[in-house]
Amino acid sequence: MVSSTQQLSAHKIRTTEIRIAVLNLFLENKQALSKQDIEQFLPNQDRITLYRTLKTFEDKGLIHRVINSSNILKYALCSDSCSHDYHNDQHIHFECTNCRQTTCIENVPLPKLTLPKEYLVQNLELTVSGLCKDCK
Amino acid sequence: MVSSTQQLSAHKIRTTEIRIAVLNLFLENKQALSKQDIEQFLPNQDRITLYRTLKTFEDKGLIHRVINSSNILKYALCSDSCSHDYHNDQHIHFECTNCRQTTCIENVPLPKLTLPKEYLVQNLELTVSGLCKDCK
DNA sequence: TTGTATATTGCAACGATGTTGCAAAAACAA
DNA sequence: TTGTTTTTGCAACATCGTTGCAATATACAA
Repeated sequence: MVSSTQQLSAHKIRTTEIRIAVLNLFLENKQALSKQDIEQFLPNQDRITLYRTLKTFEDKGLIHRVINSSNILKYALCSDSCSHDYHNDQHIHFECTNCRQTTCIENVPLPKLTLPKEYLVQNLELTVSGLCKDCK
Repeated sequence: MVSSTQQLSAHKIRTTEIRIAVLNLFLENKQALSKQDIEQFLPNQDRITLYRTLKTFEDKGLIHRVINSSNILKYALCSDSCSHDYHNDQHIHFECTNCRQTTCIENVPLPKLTLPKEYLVQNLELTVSGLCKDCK
């Protein structure tokens, strides 16, 4: 079990109060979190500091963006293999249309795709929506 | 060939100047367009009216959202089968990481996916990024 | 432990954007 | 053409992304 402090150090991020708190939120929730979600969990935090915290985490390969059709930006923890110079988040995201909870699905491989020759494929972003276990 | 005026009527949208202009933009470009893109093509248009135009088009099944990881909301023309009560935009989106142009790929079927039983899949959103013909 | 170099925070400030209300103008149907 | 309904353009407000800057906190070497 790696502590949030150790995880920050491993990504060369200075440990500060808010960074530990935000990282712990991600570790505890295992869900993609929007800025609003985080603000609810951590009231009285400066919104600009939170903005910069998430930006730092993203730059350093600690979290990645999760996009959805409602255009609310969420973030989720990266796999351990991500770093500041390489993101490696090849997995499906699932968003429940009812409760809006969004999770990373790690154990289903991304499908192989063959596009017409004129396209050079570099990355796939696959978001599946539907009902989660609790809402079905 | 269906005119933009006819297309608006078919979706029960009143034909006004800005609506015809915006719809023509989509018909001519065959690209997904952001609000900023449209404002460049149509300067001196009231931004609120444009906002409501896009909202109306989306509600009535004329355009659909195209999401990408940079979190810039774009819209693209729907297939003819979309209407105000049913969107049917099952296709891949391709975004060029260089020129940022985003297109709908109509002739490649969406892959079949099998998720763990606890998920009820309703919709797939697949965005492929890479290099387009011109940027390769 | 203490001092210092470096990074982070919190605040002000600004622009961009989403959204609603409302009166004037435009589109539609008879 | 006339009356009804919708749309537009503007004001207004909230929210959010972003940057600069001074005060504060962290990391590390001595």
